[in-house]
Amino acid sequence: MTKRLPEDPAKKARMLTAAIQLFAEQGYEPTHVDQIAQQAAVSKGLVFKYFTNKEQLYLAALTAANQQFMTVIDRTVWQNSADLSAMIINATRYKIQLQLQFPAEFNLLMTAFVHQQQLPASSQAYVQKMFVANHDLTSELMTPVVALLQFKPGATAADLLEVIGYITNGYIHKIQRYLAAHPEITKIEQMEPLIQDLATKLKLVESGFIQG
Amino acid sequence: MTKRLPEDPAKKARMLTAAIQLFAEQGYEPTHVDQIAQQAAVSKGLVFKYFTNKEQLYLAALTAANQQFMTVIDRTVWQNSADLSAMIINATRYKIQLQLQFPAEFNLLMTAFVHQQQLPASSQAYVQKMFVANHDLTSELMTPVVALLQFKPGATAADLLEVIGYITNGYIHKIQRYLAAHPEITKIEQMEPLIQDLATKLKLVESGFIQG
Amino acid sequence: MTKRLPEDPAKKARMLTAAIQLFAEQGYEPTHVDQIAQQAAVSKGLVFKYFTNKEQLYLAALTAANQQFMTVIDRTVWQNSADLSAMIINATRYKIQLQLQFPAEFNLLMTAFVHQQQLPASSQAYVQKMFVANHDLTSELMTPVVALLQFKPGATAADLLEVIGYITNGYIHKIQRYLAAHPEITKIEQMEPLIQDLATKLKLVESGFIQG
Amino acid sequence: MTKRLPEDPAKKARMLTAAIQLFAEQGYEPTHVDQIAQQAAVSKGLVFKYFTNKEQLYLAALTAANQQFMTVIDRTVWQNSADLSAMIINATRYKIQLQLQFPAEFNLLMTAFVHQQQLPASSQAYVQKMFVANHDLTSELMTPVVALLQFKPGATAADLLEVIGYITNGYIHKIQRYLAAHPEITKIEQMEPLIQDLATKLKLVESGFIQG
DNA sequence: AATGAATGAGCTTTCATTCAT
DNA sequence: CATGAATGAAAGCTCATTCAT
Repeated sequence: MTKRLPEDPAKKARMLTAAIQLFAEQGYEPTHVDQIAQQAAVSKGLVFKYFTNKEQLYLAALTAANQQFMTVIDRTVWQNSADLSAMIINATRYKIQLQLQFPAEFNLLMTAFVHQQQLPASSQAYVQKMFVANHDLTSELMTPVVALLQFKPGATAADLLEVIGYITNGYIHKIQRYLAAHPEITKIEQMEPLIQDLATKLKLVESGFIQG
Repeated sequence: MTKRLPEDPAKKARMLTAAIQLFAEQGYEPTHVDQIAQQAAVSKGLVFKYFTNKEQLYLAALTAANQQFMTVIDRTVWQNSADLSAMIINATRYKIQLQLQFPAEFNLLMTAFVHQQQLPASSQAYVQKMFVANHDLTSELMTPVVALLQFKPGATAADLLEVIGYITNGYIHKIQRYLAAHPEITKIEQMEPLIQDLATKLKLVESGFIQG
Repeated sequence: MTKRLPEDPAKKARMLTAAIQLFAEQGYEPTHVDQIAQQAAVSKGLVFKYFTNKEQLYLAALTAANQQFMTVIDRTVWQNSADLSAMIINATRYKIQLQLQFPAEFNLLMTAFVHQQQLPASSQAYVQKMFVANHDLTSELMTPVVALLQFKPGATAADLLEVIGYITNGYIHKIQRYLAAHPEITKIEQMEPLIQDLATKLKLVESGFIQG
Repeated sequence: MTKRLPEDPAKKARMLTAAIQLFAEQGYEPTHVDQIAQQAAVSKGLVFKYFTNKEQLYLAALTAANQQFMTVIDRTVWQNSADLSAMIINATRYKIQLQLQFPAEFNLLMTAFVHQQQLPASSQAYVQKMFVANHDLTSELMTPVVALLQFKPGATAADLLEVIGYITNGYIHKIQRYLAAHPEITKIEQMEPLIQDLATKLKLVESGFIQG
């Protein structure tokens, strides 16, 4: 009944899952196609049949991880927030959720940027494009909320977005390291203190740290 | 009187310089010991005699790059600053200077963090330690200046330092990308606009972006 | 009445045709069973079902090509010739005709001899036998005509046959190269100059090149 | 004392000898670089260091075999012959000598022509050129002797050269097969009957097989 | 009977490491 | 001490062959 398809989606998924995990854990070069095949419980040959070569497999893993987030992503998290702080907190909480849910995908995307230099130029462009698109999406989602703010003279929405970008980016890395060091954490609630800490800091960035 | 060292310091230095440059440019795996030996104008055998294996060589290059900055570093840049903004600007200007002066060392240290995962656990710890030490140094240098500030209730020096850390870190990456894209830039003056932009942003972080 | 054969003759024929063509064009190793199956519009599995393995397929292709000529061959071409020259010309013209009609089969047989060494000893013997049989047939066909000649003292029919064999063999290769280089040639008439040239040469061999 | 050279001529020679022998015996594809390395008593890696890749190794083997004959070749064999028959016999005797002395080189060159189709186009051109050069040399050597002959009307030197070419070529193959089947033959004298047979045939070609 | 997805042995090639000189 | 020729384990990839469907 289950006709064998030219590409078995279950197998392809297993390969991608294995690729995502191993590339994320070990990086591009130290990960061997053999390993991925073994972890996916398929033969080496099949990996090459489905993905042509190691580089394409890496790119496919990256795309799959990205797609994963793109399909899962809940824009309302950004859109239904009362103010900037609430939005960032929602977004961060959401990102942590994703990180808990899809840790390998998350890690792969986080490290992909630096592995670029090890890929052929053509693939680098592809990775680059993906990251730009992601960044654009985030900006697009945040823009309407920031637009409502009353900025001090000399301050602009763009400035604030850039600064917030640096902070959240740094914070996401912090959280990632934290989660890597505490594998027992499985629920978003356990991360609430960190989230609140970020909230406080962002609030202070909005209103200023310094008296007077 | 001085015991003749079995190691030729000039050759060792050349090896490290070559290693720093090539590891920085290409990453760990794609850099071959052959290349390093050739660029250092020594034999491959000598590289292994001095550094045991490729991994140790990488670690030595990292340490050397770090040392380079540690020796060169001018603490007065941090200490002789009137206020926080001035200090950060001075520090950033100084970092850009270093980046222009020692681009390979700078890039190596910037990418080292992500190459960690490709090293054996023992080496990872070493790299980790180096980064922590660096971070601690920066904090130590900044602490006295931040201590003078009058913080709003709920805000702490540690909070501000952390936030500033994220921002400067993000900004350093931005500058690095900028410099990589504009190799014609050789003087710190040409980077002044970016530095001023960072200053503005940090000022706004101190006092707040939002009206009221 | 006629037992239903488990083998579909049409499919088998397609496989053999494809095998003949591809083996002739590319040689044994560079030709993949995949290609043959695809060109024959059957599945790879069927190829193995019908021919056991690649080597047997090659042998079958060879046999089929040989059979092709054996069935088609018109003995009257040899038998109804007035004299030796006429016979050789008739035979050569006939061979060119076959070459134009069945180029793949022709090329396969021409190259088979040298591909022998790449086959297991048992198959080599088979190929060898086929070539000997072919040679014997040619001799057999020529013998009655040569028997009528009046040989000089010291000359024998066998000598002449052998010499003619070398010449026609060399000439067939020449023609094959010529046809490969001129794919626009499709009619025997276009080859007439070469045939006449061969005739002249054979005539000279019979009567001698040298004055006196 | 024996300084290790960047290319050890003894090793290189061993590799080439092994390559020549194995490529000659087995053909291009069925010969594995592993085998050649083993037979040459060097590591696989060294073969690639010296010859870049398998194809280059094949070409090097071919060139070496060709060179072997070119350096060894004794033109006087052709030049100091009283008449055509004597020349051909001398040349053939000489070729058999070479074949006995360098059987692998001889076989490699004999089979190279047909292995062409298995090589990349660029290498095909190289092989082609080598064969043309060889053919040209033979023609050049024979021309002066043939020029002295008195040809019958309708016969030309070129015709005779071509015919002789076919015959000697066919005969060389015959001899090669004979030697392959009789490995106990090591001296040229043992081949004398075949040589005399060829002489007889060529004489008959000159003067004609047929009475009147 | 027919398919073609799946397998894995085996190939070429690379490069960290060794060691004779 | 210094060299770089030599090594061979291990990588990516191919393709004849198998076998579940």
